[in-house]
Amino acid sequence: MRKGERTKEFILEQSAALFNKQGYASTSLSDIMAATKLEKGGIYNHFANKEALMQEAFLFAVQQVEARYNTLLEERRDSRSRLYAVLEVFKSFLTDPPVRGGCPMLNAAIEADDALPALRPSVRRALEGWRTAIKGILERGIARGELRRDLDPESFSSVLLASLEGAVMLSKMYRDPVHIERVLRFLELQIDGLEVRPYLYAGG
Amino acid sequence: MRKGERTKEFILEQSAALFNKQGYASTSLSDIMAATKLEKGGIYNHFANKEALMQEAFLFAVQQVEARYNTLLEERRDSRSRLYAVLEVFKSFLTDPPVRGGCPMLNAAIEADDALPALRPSVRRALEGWRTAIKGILERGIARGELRRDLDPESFSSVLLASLEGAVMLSKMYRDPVHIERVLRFLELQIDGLEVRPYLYAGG
DNA sequence: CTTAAAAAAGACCGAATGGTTTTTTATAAG
DNA sequence: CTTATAAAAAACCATTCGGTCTTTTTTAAG
Repeated sequence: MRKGERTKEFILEQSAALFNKQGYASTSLSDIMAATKLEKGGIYNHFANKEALMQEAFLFAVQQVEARYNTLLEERRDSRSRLYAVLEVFKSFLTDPPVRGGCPMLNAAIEADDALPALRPSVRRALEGWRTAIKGILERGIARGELRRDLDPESFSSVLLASLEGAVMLSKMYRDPVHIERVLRFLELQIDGLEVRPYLYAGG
Repeated sequence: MRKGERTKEFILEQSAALFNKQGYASTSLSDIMAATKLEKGGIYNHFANKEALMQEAFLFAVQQVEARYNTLLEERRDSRSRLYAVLEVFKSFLTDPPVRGGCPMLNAAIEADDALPALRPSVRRALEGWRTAIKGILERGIARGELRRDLDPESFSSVLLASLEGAVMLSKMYRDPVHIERVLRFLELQIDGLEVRPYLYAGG
């Protein structure tokens, strides 16, 4: 009984990486068989079908990202350093990804909206979770007097999430971290609230 | 001879929309056959194989987006309204898309980086084209004295492109234009350079 | 109207797909 | 050590995939 649970976890681990790298539709059972070194029977013993495996693998991936975030969040109490933790999570998608293949939510979001409608609710829930978390940091920051009152958490959380996801995409495509670094620097300045002009580089 | 060119264009038109909606790998020849109401022979008469069709369809999609941009650009001479034209193009991916299925570059970028390596160079070229265009607007704006000198075109072009692409993704997933509207409003304020504080809502 | 060439249809192919079922092997409790 | 059960393997299935090739139909020039 225990052996089964271990291999199930292993299958999720391997397939989550494959799905995130190659895409869900493009990843075949043969791919997963090769990665896990299991035969088809060994996989279908734990999952009803490919869709169930996709669902669980996506949730597994999201879980890994959240774990990373929670680790980074430790001992960070003031709003700004908490926001920095969010930035670091997204940067880590390129430098030291919790799951290979970039941001699981971004990847799944692109594929899910038309090709994999079954995955859409999960992806949406995951994205909303992140936005809500960011919004919460902003709200509490305002309540604590750490952040400006004229800041709108609802809007700024959208801006933060959007630019981070977009930056991950750019740096991934260019295979050059400079783009996410630029966006991170920009967002840091925004968060700091030190930089008041539209956009300044090199803290000029 | 002329008939063939027309149907080829028609195939590109239909398949570009399919690829953009469902993804390149997930769109089968049967899908394209159904959409074009052509048999396999009628399609392969114009394209060597599926990969060639994908390549040409992607370029076709990018071309449609650029055409939209050029139309919006007409009679816009000052830097700010030119930047607004860029914003409008990305907003149009949701409201009145040049090609169904969202931003062709974003969609292809996610899929191309691991699953479709053959498409990567084209996607990269298309993205770089947009970033270069934005950078050019910024540089000329500075040269003309319309934009601040302490603005860094290299960085801000990355920021603009990233946040726009991310916003398209968010609004597409949520099926709610509010996210891209928030990002657009934010970017407008950044571009205007009227808003000096980190982030203000409702022009407060 | 004829006819050569272009365009499209349609039959065909091997390989790979997701999925099912049966059989074998490994596990762990008694 | 035995044995019921869980786990994995392996054979099997229908379907779909991209692709090829041959045949038919359409086009447009003479």
